[in-house]
Amino acid sequence: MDFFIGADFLDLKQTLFCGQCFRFAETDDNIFEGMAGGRYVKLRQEKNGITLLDAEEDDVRFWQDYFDTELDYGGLIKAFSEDKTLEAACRGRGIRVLRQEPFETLISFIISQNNNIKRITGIIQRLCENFGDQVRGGYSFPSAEKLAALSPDDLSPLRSGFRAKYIIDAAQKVNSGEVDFEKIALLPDDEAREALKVIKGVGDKVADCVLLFGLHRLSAVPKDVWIKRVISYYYPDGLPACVGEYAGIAQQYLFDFARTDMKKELTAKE
DNA sequence: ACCCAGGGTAACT
DNA sequence: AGTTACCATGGG
Repeated sequence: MDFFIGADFLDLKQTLFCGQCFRFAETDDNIFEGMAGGRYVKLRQEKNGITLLDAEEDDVRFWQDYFDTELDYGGLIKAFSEDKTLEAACRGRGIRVLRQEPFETLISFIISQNNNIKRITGIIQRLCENFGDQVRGGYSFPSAEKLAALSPDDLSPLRSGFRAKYIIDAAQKVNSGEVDFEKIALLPDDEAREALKVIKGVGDKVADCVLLFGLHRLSAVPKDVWIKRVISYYYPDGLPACVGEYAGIAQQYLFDFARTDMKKELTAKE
């Protein structure tokens, strides 16, 4: 069966390929296939939402949640647009901050360090093929328990380089409970960030990615090279007040804006 | 051959 | 507290 999910400001291509998740592919015009939460999905972009193709009834709630359909992005974009730069960044864009699994997000952004989106996607694909479970449509993301039993050498098929030891350390600390996402979710931003940084290879930026993309902490702003460029160029005194509690969402629009529309300007002489 | 990629660590001032 | 070489790998 097909199921329609209504949602404004949801552009699948932008949302799935803007560097917040790494497990989707465009397999035909306006058709996207991918995995999240151990589930395979095939999606079609619609005018005011998306259609789940050949799906089950109980998939609907999962994907509604995944695409954060409860949150009023139109209202947010309207508020952001009080600022001229953000108005330009939001124009024509429909990026939603997905509700991803914390562990998958943690490992994915450990892999992201000093790396590019294309290769990140490949490493994660090999991670799932080698250590995840085969399900309809692909492979699930491996559990912390599964990865915690491995050594960095066991990850050599991934060709993840120096990050292999970080992946294992993260899996072991999550598996042992030393890093507990449910507890971290209750902490204020700075304490939550520090709690994640006990993992080798996790610094401020990766921690903020876990908070924003994995725990839906919309106030978290990962400071990658592009956002640093945007801030120094447009906002030397910080993001404008109109972002409110949603600086993380504004950040995601600015990130895509910087990379796709402002690359020349922002990388000129730095 | 060189530079960069959704950074972090360790070893320096 | 603030800088800097180095970290594996692959693509431009």
